[in-house]
Amino acid sequence: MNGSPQPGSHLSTPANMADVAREAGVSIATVSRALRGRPGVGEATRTRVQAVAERLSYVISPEASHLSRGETGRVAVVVPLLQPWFYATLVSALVGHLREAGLDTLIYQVDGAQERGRFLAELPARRKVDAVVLAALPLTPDQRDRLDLLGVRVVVAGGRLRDLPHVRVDDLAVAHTAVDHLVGLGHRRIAMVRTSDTDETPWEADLQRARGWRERMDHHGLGPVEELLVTEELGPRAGARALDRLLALPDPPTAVFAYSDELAAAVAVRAHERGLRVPEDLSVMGVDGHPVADLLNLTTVDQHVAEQAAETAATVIALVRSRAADLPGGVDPVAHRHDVVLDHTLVVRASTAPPSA
Amino acid sequence: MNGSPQPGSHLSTPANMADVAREAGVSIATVSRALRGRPGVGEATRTRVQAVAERLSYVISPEASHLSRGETGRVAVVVPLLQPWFYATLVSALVGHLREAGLDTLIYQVDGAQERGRFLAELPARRKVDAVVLAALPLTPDQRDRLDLLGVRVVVAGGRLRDLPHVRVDDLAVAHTAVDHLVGLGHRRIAMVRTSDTDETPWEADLQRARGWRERMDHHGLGPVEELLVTEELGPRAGARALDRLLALPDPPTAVFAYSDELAAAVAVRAHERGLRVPEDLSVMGVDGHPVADLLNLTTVDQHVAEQAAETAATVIALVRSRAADLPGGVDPVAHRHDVVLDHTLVVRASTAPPSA
DNA sequence: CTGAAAGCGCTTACAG
DNA sequence: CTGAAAGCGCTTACAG
Repeated sequence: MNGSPQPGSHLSTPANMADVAREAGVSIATVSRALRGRPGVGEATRTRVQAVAERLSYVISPEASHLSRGETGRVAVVVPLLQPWFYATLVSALVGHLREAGLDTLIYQVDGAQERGRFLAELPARRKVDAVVLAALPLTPDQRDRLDLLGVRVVVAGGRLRDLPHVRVDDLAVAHTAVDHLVGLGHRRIAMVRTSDTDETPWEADLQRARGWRERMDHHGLGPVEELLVTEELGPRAGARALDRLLALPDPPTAVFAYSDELAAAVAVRAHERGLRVPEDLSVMGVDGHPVADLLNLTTVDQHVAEQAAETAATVIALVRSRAADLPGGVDPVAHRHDVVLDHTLVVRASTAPPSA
Repeated sequence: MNGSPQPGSHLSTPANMADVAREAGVSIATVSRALRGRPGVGEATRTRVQAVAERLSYVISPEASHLSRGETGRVAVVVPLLQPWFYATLVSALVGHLREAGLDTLIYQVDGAQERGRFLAELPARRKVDAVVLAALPLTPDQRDRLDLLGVRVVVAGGRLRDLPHVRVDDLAVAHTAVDHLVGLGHRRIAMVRTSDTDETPWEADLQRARGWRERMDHHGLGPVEELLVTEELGPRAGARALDRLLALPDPPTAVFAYSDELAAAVAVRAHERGLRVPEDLSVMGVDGHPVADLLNLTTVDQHVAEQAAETAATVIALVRSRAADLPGGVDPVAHRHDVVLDHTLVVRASTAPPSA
C-alpha cells in the first residue's frame, strides 16, 4: 500500500505500522508495543523494531493512535485576542509547559461577544482536544451553561467562572495594593483609568479592580470617587483621552491607577505631552509586569503571568491524566483542588512619589 | 455502546454516528453524506438526519473523519517565541485567517538552536497537520534538509528559505529606506543597532538589514561604518547598552537605525536618561510598525505584519486545497507562484529630524 | 437515493 | 514474549 509516490506530489507517502512490521518481521501489535515502550516485548525485538522505524523515519500516526485510545493529545487554548501582552505571554508559557507534557496546543481566538457565541454554538473544540483552557473570557450566563456541551474538561486562567477549576490573582487585592501604595505616599485624589471593550459582557478582572479601588478609597475615607473613574474605549489613544478628561476636572487627581501597564504607559506619555512631570506633578502606576513598564520605569503590580500559566498547565495536565486513568468514584479530586489564587507583587519604580505640595 | 455515563466522569459520552443513524432510521453512510453536505441524499432524509444530530448535539469526530480522509484540517505554526510583538501579531492574524478557511492552528515554539534541532529531529508536526508555517526561523543547512522529512507542505513567513514558498518584505530595501530617510535629513554618522540571539544561526532578516545599511552608507559615500554597527545580546537592557557604547565613540553618531521598534524605543529612552534630546541631539528610528513606536512617537519602517500574515494564510490554504484535490502533473503550481515580497512603508514621526549644527 | 462493506492506522484485551 | 482479531468513528467506491 505504500508503493510509488502519488502522482502530482513530491512528498512520498509516509510509512505506516504495517510497513514497519513487515520489515521487522513481526506483527503490528508488537510494533505498537515496542514503539510505545509498553511491556511484553523482548529486548532484541524492541531494538530491531526501533531500528526499522528509524530507518523508515516512521512515527506513529497520532490520528489513528488517538482514535484508538479515545484521546487526542491536544489542548485548546481560547483567548479573546492573541496579540496583547497578557495573552501572548500566557499562551507562550502554556504552550511550553503543555509541550513538555507531550500535549499539543490548538489556539482559538474569539474576539467579541459574537465570536464567543459562535464558538460555543459550533463547539469547535469538541472532540478535537482533551481539555480547554479559557483565558479570562467574559461569558454570558447562557454561554457558561453551554460550556458543558464542549464535552471536555475546562480550566479557566486569569479569572473565575462558575465552579470550574481556575487560576488567577485576587484582583480585588491587586487594587487594594495599588491604592494603599499611593495613599501611603500621601495621595488623596487617586483616579482609576480603564478601558471598555465595545462589548457588553462584564470582564471579571476589570470589575474587581474597579471595585477594589472604590472599596479602598472608601476605606481610607477618600470617597466618593466616581468622578475619578474614567473608562475609555480600548485603543491606542485611550490613555491620552482618559488623562485629558481627568485634567479637565475642577479638582484633578494627583495620582492615576491604570487598569494595565499599557494603559499606564499611555497615560505617562500623555502627561509628558501635556507638560506634566511624572512623578513630580502626577504619579502613574499600572498592573501587569509588562516590559513597557520596565522600559518607562513605571510602578506596577506584577501579576506573574508566567506563574499563572504554569499553574494552569499543571491543572490541565492533571485533568487530562485523571481522565486517561478514568478515576472511579464519581468525584473528581482535581477539579475540587484547583481554585488557585496566586500572589501579586508591588514593584515600585520611578513613576510614583509623594504629591508635590 | 453509548449507555450510562462512565463512572468517575460527569461528562456523558458524546454520541457517535451510529447513534444518529439509529435514531434517524438510516445507515451511517447516509448520516455521513447528509451531515457533510454531499450529494446523493434525499432532502427529507437530510433534514431528518440534521434534526437528530442537532438533538443529540452530535458533531462529526474530526479524528475519525481525518483518519478516513487522510488529512487533518490542521496547520502548524512554528515560531521561535510567541511573546514578541512580531510573532504574536503574525500568529494572531494567521489563526484568524486559517479559522475562516476551516483550519485549526497548532502552535510550536522552538526557541534557540537546540530546540529547533529537537523539533526537526522528532518531527512532531508530522502527520498531525496538513501544512507547516515556519515564521522567520533561522535554520542550519542540515535542518533545512530535514524539512522534507516533515512530510507536509511548508510555507515560510517573514523570511526566505531554500526554494520553499515564502512571504516577506525586502529587508535590504527596508534598510535602504531607513538610511535614505536619515541621509535626506542631513545625517552622515548613522549607527545601526541590533541584537544577537545567543544562537549562532544566522537570521536572514537581520543579516539583510545590516547589509542594506552598510551598502547604502557606502552608496552615499559615508563608509566605512563598521564602528557604527553595534550588536548587543537580546534582552531588556540591549538598547541602553548599545547606545552607551555608541556615545563612547570618539565621533558618536547623530542618528541611530535600530533593527526593531522595541530596540529603538529602548535607545530613545536611554537617550533621555543620558540627557540627550530626541530628535534634537539624536535621531532614532526602528523597523516594524510596533505600537510602542506609535506611543513614543518614533519614526519607523512599517513591515505590515498583518498583510504578511494574510498572504501567508492564503498560500497555506491554497497548498492544502491543492493537496486535497491531488493535482496531477508532477508540478506544483502553487509552490512556484508564491515568492511574495510585500511593500514596506516609511512612517515619519517626531523622533527623526536634521542634526543640530 | 440508499446501504453493506472495506479501509484509514492504530491499541488492546484475549489466547497462546 | 508474541500474534490474530475486534474495535476506535468515520468516508467512499461499489452495488443496488
